[in-house]
Order: sequence, then structure tokens, then C-alpha cells
Amino acid sequence: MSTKAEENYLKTIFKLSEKEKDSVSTNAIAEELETKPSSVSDMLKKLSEKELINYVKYQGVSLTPLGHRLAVHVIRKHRLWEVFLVSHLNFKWDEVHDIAEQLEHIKSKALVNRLDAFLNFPSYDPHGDPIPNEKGSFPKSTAVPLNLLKVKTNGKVVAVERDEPSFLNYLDKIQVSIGTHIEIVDVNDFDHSIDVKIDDALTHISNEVAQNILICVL
Amino acid sequence: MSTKAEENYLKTIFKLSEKEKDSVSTNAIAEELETKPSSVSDMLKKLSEKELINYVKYQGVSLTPLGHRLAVHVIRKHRLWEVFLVSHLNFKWDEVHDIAEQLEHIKSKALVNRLDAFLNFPSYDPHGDPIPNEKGSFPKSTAVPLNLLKVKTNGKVVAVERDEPSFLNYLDKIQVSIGTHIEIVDVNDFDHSIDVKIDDALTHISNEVAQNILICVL
DNA sequence: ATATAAATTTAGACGCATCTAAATTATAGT
DNA sequence: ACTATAATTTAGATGCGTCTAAATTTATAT
Repeated sequence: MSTKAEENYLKTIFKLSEKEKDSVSTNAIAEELETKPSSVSDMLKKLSEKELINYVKYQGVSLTPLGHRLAVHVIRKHRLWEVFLVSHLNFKWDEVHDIAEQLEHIKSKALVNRLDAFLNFPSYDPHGDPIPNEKGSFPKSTAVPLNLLKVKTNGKVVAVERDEPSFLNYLDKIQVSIGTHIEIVDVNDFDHSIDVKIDDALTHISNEVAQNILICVL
Repeated sequence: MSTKAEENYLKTIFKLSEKEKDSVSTNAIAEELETKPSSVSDMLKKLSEKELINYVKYQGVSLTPLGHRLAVHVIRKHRLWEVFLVSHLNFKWDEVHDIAEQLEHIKSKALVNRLDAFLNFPSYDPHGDPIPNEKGSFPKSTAVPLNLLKVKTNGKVVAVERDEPSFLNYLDKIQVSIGTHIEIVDVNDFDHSIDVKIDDALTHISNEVAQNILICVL
């Protein structure tokens, strides 16, 4: 049986594997988990012994099929609980992350699958992140980060890539949520910030923010 | 902040305090938690330092007001989650205990209270156990164990005092659930077993089972 | 190619929650 | 009141997950 700490490591390695192609570094994991590289080293040894990761000293890690399965299952639970919290308990999208961090470690296959059915098998969580099904496969999506779009392109917000309340509250403030219509009005070549039309209101947003808003081009 | 283990100890001490009047013994706690008395001793010292229990070496323990509050809050969470599992995820009453044991340790005041509201502030869980409100007070009930009733008395099952699947499945088999109408037909003076009429069917049940069925006399 | 810096791992420690074995204290019987 | 037994606590160990400090390996720059 996997512990909470192990599950959090696997989730983090999964997340980092998506960005960084090859293998994930000890330091990257430490930073993401806000812990020390030495602690990460210790844990990597443990995960490796359990055949959850491929680990060669000094060379970073990747998930084994088993580790991948486990990580995806934890992510599935996290996102399903987020849907529940928002759609049935009326939490706002910036309030659910920390609670879901706890709920994702509850161990019961039946619970997850019944929750999934109760929620009508949702494909996306309140932040637009895809929810893997029981077998572990994700719904396909063609979203592109807002910062990569050209002037005059327009589309709909389908997801955001961060879940810190500070970020989500900022989006609330500029009236961006899942489904919002956005059009690129101008791109600043100097700092790569952009002017956008959000439901007809003109707004200026930084490149860093734009990177974290995923758009489905229309 | 309290750990899972601490919360389980407090819950157990609370439970044992209801039966045994005065203070609760180390051995009783060890037995209930299926652990060793020496482990209990260690933990009692810790709980005492945190002012959650009154502890005098070799003399058993009782909850402080703080410990009592915490125990009741954990029980509240446990029972609310059980209601959710049965009423919204279609679990049966014998399946929910282990899952609720995990869910009861999730830390979020907002979550508990919203769950409570979502469930319409239930007063009893699926086993008929009373659910304390946010302030920690229990709904009053006048239930009596079935084994204490006299011949010809009749009433309704309002709660059961055990949640092991073996016990609950037995009740299912003899068609006893919360709300079932029961009448005492005969009491055996030798082993204190009883003959009862359950919704018009005559059944013989042991004293041990009868002890764990609570009746509201009509 | 080699020195220096950066990344990573090891060594040794700690707190938590548990255990076994041994010591201590309480209790019950005569 | 005294001893045998039962209950409880202490001592010392273990596994987990973390830490700091030190050692080692890899990467970088001249």
C-alpha cells in the first residue's frame, strides 16, 4: 500500500514529466514539493525499491507503468473531489485545492467510482483540467496557452494551469473563467504581454498570466 | 494541530467514557484500538501534554473540555460522511464504516459545515447514531436497548450500537433496519435470549444481539 | 583538461507512532 | 498485612519521512 507522501511524490513526478521531456531532476521535485533535495533522494530510493519509478543515481527519474498508474489514479481522485466540492458544496474554484489535496488520499476504489457516477462522469474539473477515467485515460483536448496565440485569434478558455488562490482570484477580477470568450487584440514584443478582449472588455495581461490560461481556438 | 492517531485515541476515549463511568483504563483503550498497552501509555503522555486528557499515571484518563470538543468533532465528521455515502453514493450501511474512518480526519471546517447543509442537517447516521451539531451538542433520544424490554412491549428500531459488517449483515438477514417495528414475545430466563415479532415474522435472537439494538418504545 | 560551481547523494539526527521486553505500581486473596 | 497476579509504565528498538551538514558526482568555463 502506498503512503500519502509516496503518492504526493508520484503526482509531482507525473506533473513535472509533462513539462520537462526526459527525466525529472531531484531539485525540481524538491522545489515543487517545497522540501529539501536530500529528502527527495531518500524518497526516490524508496519509490525505486517499490518499482514505482526508474531511478539511476545522479540521473533523474521517470515513472514506471505502475507508478504512472498510481499517479493518474491520485489525480483522478483529486479532480473528482474538486468537481464535487464546487458543484455540490458550492465552493469557489480557488477554495478547493487544499481540501482536494487531502481527499485525494482516501483509499477506496468503490468510493471513487461511485463518486464519479454521482457526478455524471465529468471530463474536466473546475479549473478545466481533464479527469482520467477508471482505466486511466484522459479526455483529449486541443487547448493552446493564450500566450502562443497571434493577434486577432479568438477562442474560449477551457482550462487554467495553476491553482493558487492568488492566481484564480486575479482571473475572477478580470472576469476570466472556464468558458469565457477571449480575443487577442495586440501583442507587446518587448515583454510579451498582451491586450485581449474579454467578453467585449479590453484588458492588458502579462505573459506569465497568459501562459497559464488554455484556449480552445474557434 | 492534531494527528490522525491522536484523533483516533480521543474518539476511543470518548466512546469508552460513555460506558465505563469514571475514567478509562489503558488496557481498555489498547483493546479497543487493537494496539499494545505500552503504545497507549506513550500516547496518553502526549495527549496529556497537549491538555487533551486528564492523566494521572496508573489511574486512567478522562477527556478535558478541549479533548471532548475535538472527539465530538471527529465523530460529527464520521457520521456526516456516513450519511453522504449511504444517501448519495448508494452504499449499504455495512460498507461505510471503513471509508468514514478515513474521511473523518479531513481537516476543513468549511467542508464539514457545507456537507452538513448539503445533507439537510441530518440528526442521525445510517446506524441511527446521533450526529452532533456544529457546536457539539447531540440530539436527545430516549432509546432503550432491546434486551431491557419486557414481554409485550413494542417499539421501533432507532439505532444499532455496533458497526461491524458481520453484525449489520445479520440484521439485514433477520430483516432488521432503522425504523423496523419490533414486539417482545417472550424472554428466556436462562440465557436471556428473546423471541420477537419483526414486522409480523417471529424470530429468536440472542441477548448479545438484543443489547446492540436500540428501541424507541411506542 | 582541469578547476570551480552546481546538483545530488550519504551520514547522522530527530519526531511520530509503534513494538517487545523488562520494571514498576496497583489489586485482590488469604 | 503480604504476596501473587494483573495493570501499567519505562527502556530501548524499528520504520517513516524529514532535516542539516558533509561528501560525492556531474556540468561548466576558461
